[in-house]
Amino acid sequence: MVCVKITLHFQRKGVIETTMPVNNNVKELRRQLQITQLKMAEDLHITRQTIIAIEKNKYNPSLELALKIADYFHVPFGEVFQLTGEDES
Amino acid sequence: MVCVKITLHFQRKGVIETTMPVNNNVKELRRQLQITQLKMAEDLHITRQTIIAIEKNKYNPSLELALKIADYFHVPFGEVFQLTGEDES
DNA sequence: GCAAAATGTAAACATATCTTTACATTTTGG
DNA sequence: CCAAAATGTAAAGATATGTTTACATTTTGC
Repeated sequence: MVCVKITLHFQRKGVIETTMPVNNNVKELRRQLQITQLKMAEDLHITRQTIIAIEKNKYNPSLELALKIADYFHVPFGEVFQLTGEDES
Repeated sequence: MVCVKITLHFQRKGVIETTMPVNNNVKELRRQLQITQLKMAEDLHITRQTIIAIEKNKYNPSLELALKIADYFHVPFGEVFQLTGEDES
């Protein structure tokens, strides 16, 4: 037996800027390394849209992607991602 | 105008054990502190199901929850979550 | 100042994360 | 041993994350 769900979704609106509980320094770190969004996306095997969304705080990366990003920049995790209201200790 | 999507979803089967690219030490750290799943869930304002799913590697926590969990245990992020094939340096 | 490169917007689609509810099984302590 | 506590399974619903495609706008370099 195959089980199926049917859902109605209201679409994410590009305009909405939600205040994220997670800060990230992806844009700054990427610029320090003089890397374009396109190159970074290709290196990480994701799309440029995902980089944009993260840099513009449309949404947070998954845990897996976040770990790969910190690795990519060769910095400790806390230097890239922090809960808002926290220092990177 | 309201935009709506209709999707068919194949449901996640509880049985399936996907090999996650992310390791976590939530169960070990929780046990070291002698904390039950229920107390931890309440403290973090999530459900016990979510704790179970993470401990049993059904799925990874979101980045936000992962950061909160590391905070909760008072340990560096890398001591709780690592990419598979990586040490916690 | 112009073309190319880089960055941004939009929207639909696909999948992953998290909740809720309801039981079932295992572990713990008296 | 037995009840209570802790842990586990299951499944459907809701929302967040990530991809794809197609353009629009801004920045860079010559």
